[in-house]
Amino acid sequence: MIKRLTRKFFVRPTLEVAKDLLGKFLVRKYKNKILAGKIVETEAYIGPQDKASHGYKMKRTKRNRAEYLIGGHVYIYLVYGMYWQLNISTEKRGLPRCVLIRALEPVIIEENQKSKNKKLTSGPGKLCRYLKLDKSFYGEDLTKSKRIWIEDRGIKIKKSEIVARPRIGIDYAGKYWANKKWRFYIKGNLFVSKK
DNA sequence: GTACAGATTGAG
DNA sequence: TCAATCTGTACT
Repeated sequence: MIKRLTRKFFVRPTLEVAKDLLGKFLVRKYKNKILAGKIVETEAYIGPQDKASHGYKMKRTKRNRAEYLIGGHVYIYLVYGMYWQLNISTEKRGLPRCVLIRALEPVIIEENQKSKNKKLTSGPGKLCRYLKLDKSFYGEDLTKSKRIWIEDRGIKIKKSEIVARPRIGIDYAGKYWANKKWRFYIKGNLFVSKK
């Protein structure tokens, strides 16, 4: 059973969406080919109270406006001048909340190639490069787009398989927010980003 | 206008 | 351990 995730899936509490995205498939159509990967690691950013969120205190800039869209839209931006970060907006319009996709497990894959493919998608910057994502996807609607969407292929991740840990690279937000366990990944999965 | 640092990565 | 290199923000 394969079905595309609808608006309803994304318009729910951000922490639930972040956990439920584990085991779903991110699908990208590129030059008539399908690139897909199972989502194995996510992080939740919950503005306006979350100090690590770009929408802290409802801050709005040209770059982060997509974070305020209703759940199911792409919020993609450049960090460190070279890497794209793929986020998906959540909840209702006007709230700066989103889920960062941190790692995928590529679908293609012969078993003996696993170690080689690992470095393709085991990090937020790498998976965007792998899926050929860039600014042209800014604000794309995942429930309607013909070139990127998310599918439920019937895989169910048990609660006992989900690990919750502090988010990565946000020490600037202070101990309180940096220690929140809003990073989720599938226990034991090889493609989860390192650290 | 200038200075600075960030939701990262890979090389040394 | 550090450089690569773009963008928003906080200054001058």
